[in-house]
Amino acid sequence: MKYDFNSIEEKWQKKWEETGEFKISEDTDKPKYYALEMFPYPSGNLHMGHVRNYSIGDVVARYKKMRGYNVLHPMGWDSFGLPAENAAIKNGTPPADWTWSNIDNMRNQLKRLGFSYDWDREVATAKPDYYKFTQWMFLQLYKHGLAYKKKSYVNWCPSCQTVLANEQVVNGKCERCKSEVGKKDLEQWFFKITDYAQRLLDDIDKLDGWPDKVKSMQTNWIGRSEGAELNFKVDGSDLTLTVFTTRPDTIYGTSYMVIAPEHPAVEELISGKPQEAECRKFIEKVRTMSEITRSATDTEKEGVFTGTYVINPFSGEKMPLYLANYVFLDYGTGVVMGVPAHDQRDFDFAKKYDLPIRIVIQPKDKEVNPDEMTEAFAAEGIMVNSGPFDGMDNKEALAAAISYAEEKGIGTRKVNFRLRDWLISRQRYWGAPIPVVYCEKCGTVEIPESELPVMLPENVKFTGQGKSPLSECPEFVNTTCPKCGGPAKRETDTMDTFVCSSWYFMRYCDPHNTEMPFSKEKTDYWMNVDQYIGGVEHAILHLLYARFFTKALHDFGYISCEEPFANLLTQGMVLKDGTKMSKSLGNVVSPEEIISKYGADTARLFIMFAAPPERDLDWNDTAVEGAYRFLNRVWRVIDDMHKYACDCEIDATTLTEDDKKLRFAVNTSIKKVTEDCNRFSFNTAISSVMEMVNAIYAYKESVNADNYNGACVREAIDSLILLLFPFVPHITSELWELIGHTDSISTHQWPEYDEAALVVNEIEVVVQINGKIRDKIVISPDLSRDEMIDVAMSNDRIKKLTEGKEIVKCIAVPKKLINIVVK
RNA sequence: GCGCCUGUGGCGGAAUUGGCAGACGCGCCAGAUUUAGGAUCUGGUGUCCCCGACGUGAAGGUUCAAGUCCUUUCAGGCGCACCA
Repeated sequence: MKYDFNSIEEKWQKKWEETGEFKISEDTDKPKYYALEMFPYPSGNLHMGHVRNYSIGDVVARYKKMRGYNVLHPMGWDSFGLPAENAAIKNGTPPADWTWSNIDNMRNQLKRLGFSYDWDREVATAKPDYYKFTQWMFLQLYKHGLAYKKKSYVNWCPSCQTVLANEQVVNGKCERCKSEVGKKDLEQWFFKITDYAQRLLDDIDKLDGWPDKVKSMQTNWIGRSEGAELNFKVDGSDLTLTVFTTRPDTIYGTSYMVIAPEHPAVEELISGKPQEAECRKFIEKVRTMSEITRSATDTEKEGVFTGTYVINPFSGEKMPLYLANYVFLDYGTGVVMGVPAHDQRDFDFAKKYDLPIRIVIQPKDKEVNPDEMTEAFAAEGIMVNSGPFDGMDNKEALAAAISYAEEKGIGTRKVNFRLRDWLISRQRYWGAPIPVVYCEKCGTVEIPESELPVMLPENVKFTGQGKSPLSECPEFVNTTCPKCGGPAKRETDTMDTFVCSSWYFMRYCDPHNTEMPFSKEKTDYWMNVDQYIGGVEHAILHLLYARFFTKALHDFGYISCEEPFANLLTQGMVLKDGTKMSKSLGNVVSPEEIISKYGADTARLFIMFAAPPERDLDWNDTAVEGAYRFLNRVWRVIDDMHKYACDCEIDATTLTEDDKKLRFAVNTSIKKVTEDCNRFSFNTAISSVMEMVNAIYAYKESVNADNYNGACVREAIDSLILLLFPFVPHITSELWELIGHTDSISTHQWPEYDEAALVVNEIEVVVQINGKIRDKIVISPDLSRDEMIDVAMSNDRIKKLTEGKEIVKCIAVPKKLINIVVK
């Protein structure tokens, strides 16, 4: 019989669907395991990256199930987003129709790959029964003061007439139309993620199962820095300017101050000054400078004197205040103290504008002189020219300066974060509407939970011009105030799709709940996610937002866990010829093509075998053939041998050398595959199964069929099928049935290895002289160190090589080697 | 500039705790089978000056022993970045 993957895969996929093989519910008799892969955006077709992501997840889920876990393994659709609207503008297809048909298509493709999802738990973020609760999430955050509206500079694409998320701005240009993105001042909704900055940072330490790379990326993104805010009085004015600095120890080295040109105090500071015209010209210049050029490190530092002086609160000294392009309003306070001697940027600026360079820290081993400096001295040293701090170590002075400032009321200790609040407003149609109205009498009023969802209207037009389709839909906009019943207008912005994806993993626990997003009982059983798998491109945004949501929902009392994902695996990319697969390069390998040529099992096997999951995988057509060849090899050997299998017990006393060899290979593989699956080393797990198959072939080659040990054959072929099942479920299900089993393989127990089969009475160990291999000897594995050395020393070759030399020492490692050190 | 990751045969990769470098697969070579090709099975396959020496990006070091630990350095990738 030939391996006919087409009919086999069709047969089993149908069967799994009919019998509800993957339906799962809470079961307190078993330990739970929540295996989750990042849900896809329904773009229309699966690509190889999806196949890899979901193959890894499916192996994990199926393996854990065989190990006795109650496994939750769901799938869904991150189905709101801009591409659906773009398709509507281009082809006139309503975003909903486009989305649902893409989902149908991709769901079929996933089924064609045989993934073990509980499809009864499928979620789609664009469905009213889901986005109802996305809106509910907004209301909870709003009620707890974590959602607010404020005016803000946002990315604005002038040709698309919409705001863009940061992630939609690629190198300062709109990802869709490639026009330069500007800034616009707009009223926008924000989530106050900054309230959680410290906890999000602290708890990174608890994420033992996360890659260091992702943890360090999140740490950098949150960007905590410790320092102080110091208040500087403006000379001849009531104004006070506050600076944030991480180096209050260098306060006496300050020789000038810089304020961001867009700082609100600038107007008052420059008006009426002789330098006013020059300042205005400079402000205009900075304003028209693109974001990219302005924030580039190599952009030359430029500034202009404001005509104003500020007073150093420590020394009382008067210092000039400059406007400069290297200070930004959105970090710290937008005002910086210039310490040229100890900060490179300030050094460059001071050199250009001929400002004094004053050294206040001297290195311990040499003397620095301001006239000879070619760069700032930013390292540690001893304080000089610093009033009360002279002679202190600068670290000591840093703490002393803060205490001094707090005592005198001229400053405070301050922790600053790089993390900004999360802008969630989008002037787009295909998203979850923000559930608030604006009433003339009551102001901003939230929609009561009982009235959710705020439905997206369907009778809207997509022109790609003008405002968002929602704001041009009067039936949607005009409503009544839930508080006073008077006329009100709906918020026409929708939520960032990252809001939808910040809680979907909780919805899977209780997907049909109509009252609440999920019950505490269900999330208490399933959460947190034991293994999360997805691309590293989500390392910051999605994973940080999901962590924030989990903490907020925990604080509101809706969920018990504080971290959503216990373990995270970031799988590598699928490459072709060393580069990313892309349409423009024409190097895309379509999953459908591979499946129709070799079947889903081959596609899955190749992907799992070709590289470790976290590393990039270079697609190789001939290696895919190799995977296909291997499955055929497995098929043939089982088809040939299963008739010799017998259900009797293995009788250790009657085993031949060949039987023992076979059993050794089989049990070694069981042990190795188990260990490898536990540490997600799937490529080596498969290679171990390959070795096992080679051993079965060797047995077949050297033993006459009449002399096969039926019990050993049974052990070998059963184990082989079971070990391969998580990787290639179709062929193994078919083989399992073919060899006469009637139970379902997917709930069958994972094989256990027999310790007795791994016992050997002879092993080969290496004999080294001065660390170089000189011979190999066969000994009993039980020999002690001394006995091993005795055997080695009596070896002829070793005797000859050590003759006449002084033996310094002998090291023996049981079961491994002997090293004789000679002089 | 700061942080993180990766460098091993012709190729993908293995070596989990410092203990035989190159498992397994691809490719290649040979044999068997076959009219032939394909498929299949078996064997071989790091390099060289081939009974020996060399060999894990490079250079040092620790150790009886280093792909693995330490120091310096080079190359590639990713993230953040005039962050005060």
